Amino acid sequence: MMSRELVGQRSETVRRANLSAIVRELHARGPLSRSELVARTGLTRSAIRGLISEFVLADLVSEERSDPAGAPGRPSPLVRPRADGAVVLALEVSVDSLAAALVGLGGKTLEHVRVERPRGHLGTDEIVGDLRGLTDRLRLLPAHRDVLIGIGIAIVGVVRRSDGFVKTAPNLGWRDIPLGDLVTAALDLRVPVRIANEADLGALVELRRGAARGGDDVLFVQGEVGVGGGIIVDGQPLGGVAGFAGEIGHMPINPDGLACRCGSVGCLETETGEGRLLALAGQPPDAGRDGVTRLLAAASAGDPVALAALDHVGSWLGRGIAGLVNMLNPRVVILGGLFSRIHPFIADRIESQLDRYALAAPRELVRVAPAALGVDAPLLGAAELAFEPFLADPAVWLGPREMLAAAASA
Amino acid sequence: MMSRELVGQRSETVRRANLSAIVRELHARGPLSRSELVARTGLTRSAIRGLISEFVLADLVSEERSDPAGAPGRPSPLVRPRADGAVVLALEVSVDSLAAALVGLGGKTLEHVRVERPRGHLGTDEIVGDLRGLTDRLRLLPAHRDVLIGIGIAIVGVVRRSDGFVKTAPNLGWRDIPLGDLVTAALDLRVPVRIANEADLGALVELRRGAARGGDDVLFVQGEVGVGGGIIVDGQPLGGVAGFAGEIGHMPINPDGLACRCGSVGCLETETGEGRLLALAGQPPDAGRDGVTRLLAAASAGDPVALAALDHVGSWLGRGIAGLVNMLNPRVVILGGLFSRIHPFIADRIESQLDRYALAAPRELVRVAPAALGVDAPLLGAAELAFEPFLADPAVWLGPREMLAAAASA
DNA sequence: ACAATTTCGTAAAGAGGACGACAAACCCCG
DNA sequence: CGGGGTTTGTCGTCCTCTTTACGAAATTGT
Repeated sequence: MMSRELVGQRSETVRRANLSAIVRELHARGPLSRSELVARTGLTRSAIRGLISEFVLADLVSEERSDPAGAPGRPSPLVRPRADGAVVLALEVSVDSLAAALVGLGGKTLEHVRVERPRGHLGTDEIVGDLRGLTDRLRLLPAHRDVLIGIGIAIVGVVRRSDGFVKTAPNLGWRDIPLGDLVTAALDLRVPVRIANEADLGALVELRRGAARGGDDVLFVQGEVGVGGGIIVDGQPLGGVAGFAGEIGHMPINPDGLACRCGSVGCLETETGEGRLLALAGQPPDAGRDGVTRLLAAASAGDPVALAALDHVGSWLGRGIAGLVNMLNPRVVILGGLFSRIHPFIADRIESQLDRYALAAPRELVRVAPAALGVDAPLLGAAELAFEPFLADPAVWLGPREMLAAAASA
Repeated sequence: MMSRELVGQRSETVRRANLSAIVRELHARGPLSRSELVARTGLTRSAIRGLISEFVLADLVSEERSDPAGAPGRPSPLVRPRADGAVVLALEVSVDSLAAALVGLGGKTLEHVRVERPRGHLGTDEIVGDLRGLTDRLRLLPAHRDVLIGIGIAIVGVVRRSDGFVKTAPNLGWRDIPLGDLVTAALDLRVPVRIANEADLGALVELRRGAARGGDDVLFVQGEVGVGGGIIVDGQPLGGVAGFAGEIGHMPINPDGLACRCGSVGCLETETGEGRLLALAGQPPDAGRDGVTRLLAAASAGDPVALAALDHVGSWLGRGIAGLVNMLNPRVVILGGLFSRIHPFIADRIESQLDRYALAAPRELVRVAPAALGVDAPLLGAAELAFEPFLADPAVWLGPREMLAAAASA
């Protein structure tokens, strides 16, 4: 708004882009030999050498002799991203739990804590305090503190991407909360904080390290109390004009459906959310995670009521996904959260609904799979989110340390 | 599949990117002074000078003394994209008509022909022959032929983006047609051919030159016999894994709805397509464009049946758009084709449906507007599509002419 | 065990391209 | 008509990758 994006490039831009390409490959794929990096980037050996040596100097990667595994010729040293060379703090505010993790470059989880939390509305002070408590329980060594490059937060709610402003979080009873600022103040860690919706982050990490690995177009459908979605197009998360995109739970799908808490009627969420599933199975809608566990046990035992409830959810979910497949033409649809748990019972139903309601062309190309990273997907996605600025321009972190503070304030 | 994308950059990449940035600005905004280009790109005067002079040498732009209009200081020469320096051939295969145009750099339409065509299924030979006839009717001067850099085609159907393969075109009765190859063979113009869906191209041109100008996130909703959609995210058309994305017409929206020709039930198209509108107004569903004209006349005269029919379409369309707004968080929704014609009668209805069914956060940010470029939007979008490779890497066209042939075959 | 082959790392020279500083050109204003 | 301000043109400098040549380290063959 205030200033048009400057698109001009200079020699330095090239270096930055190449550094970024290298560290992205290492972060995503793990250790690679120098010659593999040459092949992957298309740069020459000389160029790779110079760029790698800069990372080595900054203690971000280490080089070691690779296993001389049968191949002729001089072996290429293995370049390994150092998990203790750059770390991020990942936080998650979910429906049933809070979590924190320390994740190193390359994606290794160094520390991990998750605690249950009671459902229902909680004040921001309380949540932020709990997050601080969780963070304190991580063994945050001074060495880690020195190389902390960012904080990522996954939250059940609608988040403005630019500044981490939480527009609404119905499960928490929040509206218009500047969560980024609150967390920054509470944690006293002078690094950038980035916040996004749980489903968006689930999509991100499933793309990078999970069931959608290697693909570029992913739809992540997260079921909890609500139903959320994360959309990735050409490898980039779809944010929309303010980062609100992905709210597939409130796609109108059944005009004769029930009233939704969003004010609308017959949303996908009212037909497929946890509350509806439990109610159809004859349980109280707020029976929560344990209720679902009981329902799954009943279904496994062949209980017709439970199976019918699952079938209802699978049918409507399949129908909703069919519309999304027509619209977005994804390579893979990933079911997370609740939908991941009930996947064995609804998989066939979803496939048959796709056959029926989706157009042939996109339908042939799409695959439906449960989340590979389970409940931690959003948390790990928050870590990826926090790494993103570093991966996009590692040059900032290679220079003198003062630049980090400058980047934090920007 | 066969080769991983090579991400390494070199000095030459910088030049290419900068040339691209300059020609993009000129194509999108028209003539700009050199100093404006300096401001827009962030490059230095020296760099701009060198890059511009290359374009001048290739006759792609001309420099002229600018009007000394009040500003102090030495006047900056005006850099004008030359409409006769690079041209594209745009073709359109629509429901009711065929069209061809010759469009020059900067977006100026040099030649333009549109002919009605009878609805119904037509063989590919016939359509391709007609396109050739239309092209012949354009005054394609030898000078134009020499600077022709591409052909773009807009078609009512589902198109694989990579190679212009038409998967299905229900209005034409086509399945699996290699239209790109057919047109290349028929026209004997040795330039690349790119093909896309009408709505996608409508979205593209409305973004660049129409009602969505300046925005980055656009949803184009095209109504004809069918209902199509074009989605633009962060300035880039959303294609999905094979370019099939955008088929919003077959989003399931009413489980109690009518059977759709796609095999599904209760698609958005069955509630809002031209056939349904006409049927509700008591006309034969195939009354076509003229039928709509009569309907609009009746509605203007206050005919309650016509108004009710429009209200039905507006209601369902608004409901469908609400879901899309939740999901995509666009800045602007543009109504094209049929929906553009009936916009005055359904605008209020759509707004009220958005208030009711869309989430507050994205709803506040979105604006609904009729297409500014009318029926020619897809045709002009096809021109933009054809320009795209040139805009992305103009360096290819600055070198010796042989490179063009190489690019065509690649 | 030793040479041939293959693959890789290192270093110096070369090339592409933008930046920066200077002087000249040009316009407005008083 | 002259001063101030802005822009252009030119040339030298800097940055970064590529090219080329050579030495090092491993496998294969005899």
